Amino acid sequence: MVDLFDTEPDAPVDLNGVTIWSGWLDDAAQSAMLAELRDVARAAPLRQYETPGGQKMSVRMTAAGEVGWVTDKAGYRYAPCHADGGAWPDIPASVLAVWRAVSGVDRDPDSCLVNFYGEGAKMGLHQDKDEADPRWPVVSISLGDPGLFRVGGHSRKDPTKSRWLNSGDVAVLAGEARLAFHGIDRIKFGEGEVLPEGGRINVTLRVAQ
DNA sequence: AAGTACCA
DNA sequence: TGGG
Repeated sequence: MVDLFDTEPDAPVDLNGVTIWSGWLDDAAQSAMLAELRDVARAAPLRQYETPGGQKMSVRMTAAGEVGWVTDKAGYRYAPCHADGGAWPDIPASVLAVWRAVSGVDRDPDSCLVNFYGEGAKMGLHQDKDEADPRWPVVSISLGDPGLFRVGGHSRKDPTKSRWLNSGDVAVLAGEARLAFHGIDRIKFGEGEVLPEGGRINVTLRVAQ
């Protein structure tokens, strides 16, 4: 019999091989994570990077862990220090806990990217392929306003599928989908309830080195 | 090269 | 709004 008041987590959804857990984090877990992410941004301020082609990205980024992803005219890379010259802060415990629960591997990540999407921010279709060994999964956590996530295949021209990611959702890029092209087409600025000022935060965990 | 645009 |  179906229990309409069942409180079990939702079953995961598959989007072109990416596993999406809707509502993985409850309100309390999201608040606790946000508090830790604010500390990360205090230690390593959010900044807008430039693509190798010289165009400014709309998303503001920072990172935690041994290395953080950066880009400028010299290219995409993982760097051991942030723009102010200091080491990146530690990966927050609440974020590590999500990795341990969903990654399916017994090695911890060495990099945690924190991306902030303000009004109008988006991220074009791309592959995460700057890591030394792409066989390790990537785990993505969404907080704040909804974001329209699009996933394709290994070629930029492969067909894509889209789905709205909401605050508390967790996505895992593993196996065949680890190198899938993906991006965020738009956000619903101000629609979320977790960030009072509006905007979307995406946290991604990787084994980069 | 993680950019912008546009279409129905 | 959803798509590509």
